[in-house]
Amino acid sequence: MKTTNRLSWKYVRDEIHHEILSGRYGPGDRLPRDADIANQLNCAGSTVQRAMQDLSDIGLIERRRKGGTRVHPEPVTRATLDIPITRHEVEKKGARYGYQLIMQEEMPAPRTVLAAFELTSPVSMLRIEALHLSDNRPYMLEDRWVCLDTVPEIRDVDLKIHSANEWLVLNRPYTRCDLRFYAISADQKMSEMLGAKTGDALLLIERSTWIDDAPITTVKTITTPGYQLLTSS
Amino acid sequence: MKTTNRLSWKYVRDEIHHEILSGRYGPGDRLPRDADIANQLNCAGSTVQRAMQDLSDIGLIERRRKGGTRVHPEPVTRATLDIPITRHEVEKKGARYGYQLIMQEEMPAPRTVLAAFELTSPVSMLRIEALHLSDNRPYMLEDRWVCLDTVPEIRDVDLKIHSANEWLVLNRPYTRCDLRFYAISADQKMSEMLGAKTGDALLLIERSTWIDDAPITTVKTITTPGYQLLTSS
DNA sequence: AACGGTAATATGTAGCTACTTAAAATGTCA
DNA sequence: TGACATTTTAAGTAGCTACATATTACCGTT
Repeated sequence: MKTTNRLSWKYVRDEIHHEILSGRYGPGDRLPRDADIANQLNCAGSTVQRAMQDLSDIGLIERRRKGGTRVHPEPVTRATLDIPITRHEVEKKGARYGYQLIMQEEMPAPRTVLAAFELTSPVSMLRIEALHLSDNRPYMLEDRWVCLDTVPEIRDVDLKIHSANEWLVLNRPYTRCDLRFYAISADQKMSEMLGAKTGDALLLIERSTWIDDAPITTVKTITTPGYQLLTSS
Repeated sequence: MKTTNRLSWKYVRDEIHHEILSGRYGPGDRLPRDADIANQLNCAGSTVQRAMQDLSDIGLIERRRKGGTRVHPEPVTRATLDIPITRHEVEKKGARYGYQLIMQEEMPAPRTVLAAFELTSPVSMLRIEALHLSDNRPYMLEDRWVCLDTVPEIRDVDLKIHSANEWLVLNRPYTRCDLRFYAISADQKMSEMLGAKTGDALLLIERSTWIDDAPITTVKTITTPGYQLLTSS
């Protein structure tokens, strides 16, 4: 009387993963065909397929039609980052969220902004500066450009009340998002705004979003000293 | 005479994605059951399942048994980062990679390191400082601790020749990896090593890896001024 | 109204088949 | 030998069925 002998694809995945961990297969080595593994583990080919897909997503293996499956020759550390809406981030820490619009002005986009969007011809954009607060203390400084061709409705939003960050994420889902992270020294204006000292090292998150090739917005998020970005889970 | 009328799961995924993009379903809204969508689009339920799974992985929707599918109420920007082996990173830029061991010493792990591994009892670790070079110029400073209980073989590796970064990634696959990113101001020692000015803002990448709850290594990667970390594709 | 057990239900998983597609291997001809 | 067409192969996709599992919803009892 056999109980469920079915193997979950996660089990199969971990089995193969362990084979790689154990050194049985090293970087660049070719793994057996799906069918053979299925046979050996006595499970369906589709189960192996699912397991392999997952390992491939993680970046551990490479799969090519006809070429078979092999351990990734140049292992990478692949991580997933979740960047929430700033208000949610603050509230999750149990603090009270606050928001201040600093300035808002319609003007032609400077070259650096056009470059971020891979554009060549000049376009008119809405420039927004705003400060996010946590328990009345500065938390993040936001330096944003919104493409008015793509998002003309932003003109009708009262940005003194609604943060552009939140309005855009809720109302303008994107199909492409580029992120970059780097460090800068706080200049005098930043340090005043953020309550930091001039020269403090700040983590900066730059994010540009598109919807089907049409630029939506690009933001420089300037964090307060000591801010850390963590991988999810 | 109909050609292939089969819908790919990616098509179905994009179809649903567009429904959300269009505002037809907003954050928190419930989507129709898989079966209904399958019916409406005239495809198999398994195709819808695959499409939905993908949207769920992206973080766009939430799925619960019996509860159904709904648009994620707190949208997040989910991004994937690939952190390659430093040598590969340098060589991909067309530069010549170099490596210098600065120091290597066996010693009890300090409290900060134990904390990174969520350990309480003291353990002996190998501390390594090394410099990665790109075309003979400093590229990254590496400050690493390796758990000798988990990886005793590291004692037999000649770290003057082989970078611990590369040896570990190739020989010690991990099952868990925590990352954190933040900015620091270069102190005098760092700036000397990296050829930077004291006080320069530097991006720091901290990475800790485990294999099945056993700590492997934790490393602080201190980058040179201007270094940027980008999302993959 | 509160509690607890049961039924209903939507998603999740495994297995099978048939077919498609990309790419490697092989063969053919100049 | 090299260029090009053909075959072969291994992964990828779509569809189906059957069943598992997690929750919600419902109903009856106290």
